[in-house]
Amino acid sequence: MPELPEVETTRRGIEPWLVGRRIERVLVREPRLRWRVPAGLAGKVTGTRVCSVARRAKYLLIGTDAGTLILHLGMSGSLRILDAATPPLAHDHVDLVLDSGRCLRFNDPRRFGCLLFTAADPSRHRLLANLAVEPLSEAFTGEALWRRARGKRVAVKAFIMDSRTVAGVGNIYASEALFRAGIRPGLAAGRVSRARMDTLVAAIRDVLTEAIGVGGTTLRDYVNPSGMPGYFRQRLFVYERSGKACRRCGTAIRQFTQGARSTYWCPHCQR
DNA sequence: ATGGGCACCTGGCTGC
DNA sequence: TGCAGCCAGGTGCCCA
Repeated sequence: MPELPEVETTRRGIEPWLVGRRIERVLVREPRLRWRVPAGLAGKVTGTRVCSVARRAKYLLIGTDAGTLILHLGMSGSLRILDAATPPLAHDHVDLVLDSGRCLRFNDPRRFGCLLFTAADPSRHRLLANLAVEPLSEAFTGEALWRRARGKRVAVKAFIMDSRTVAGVGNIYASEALFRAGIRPGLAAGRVSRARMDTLVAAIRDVLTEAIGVGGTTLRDYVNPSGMPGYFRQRLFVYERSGKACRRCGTAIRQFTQGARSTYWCPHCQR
C-alpha cells in the first residue's frame, strides 16, 4: 500500500486538521498492530497540543507538547479525518479525538502498521536511527549512491529498497524508477556505473515527486485523508503491467520475483 | 558485513 | 457456490 508518495499525501492531508489542536482523547480499539500500541500512550498524549506533522521515510511523526507519536501505515493502513461521532468500520483501530470535534482515524486491515510514542528526539528512536537519507533531499546524490554500491552484489532493485541506502523507496517506485533510468532491476548494484547512478537518482526523485503531485498510487485500497484515491496508477510504466506492451517500445513487460517481491521491467528499455 | 528469506495479518481474486 | 491457494503497496529480524 502506502509508499512514500502516499505517506506524504497523507501527511499533507492531515496536517492542517491537526496542528494547533488539542488531543482530547485517544481511543484504541485494537492495540495489536505490528507492535502493540503501548498501554500508556493515551495517558501521555491526552490533553497535549499537536505542534507538527512530519514525515521520515514512510513514518509519520505527530509532534505534541509531550513527545512524538510515531505512526506507520504498513501495507494496508490509511488515515482519515472524520467527525468524531462517525461510527467506526472494521479495522478502524485507533482514533485521536481532537478539540475541534473531528478525529484522526487509523484503519489498517492487515495490521502491519504501528503507533508508538517517544518523549525523546524521534530521530534517535530505534526505528528511525538507522535510516539513510531522504530521496527528495539534497544529500541523496549519484556519487553517494555509487560509493555505497562499491563491491555489492545485491540486485540494484533490492539495493535502492534498502532503507540503509535511501529511505522510503518501495516496490512500485523502485520498479518505476529503474524503468525510467533504463537499468535492469537484477543488475548487481556494484556494476551500475557512476554516470548511471546519477540517472537513477534523478529517476527516483522524479517518479516520487510526480506521484506526490497526483496524490500517490491507488492500487487497491489506498485513500487520502479525505477518502480520495491517488491517480499515479495511470502513469505507471511497468508495475503490474506484466505481459502488456511497454509504453515506450512495445515489448512485453516481464515480471519476476526478487526476495518475495514482484519486479516488473522492460527487457528492451532496461539493460 | 552481506545477502537472502521469513514472519507478521487480512482480504480479494482465481481456478478447480 | 464453496473453498483452497496465491498474492498484495513494508520492514525488522534471523540465519547462513
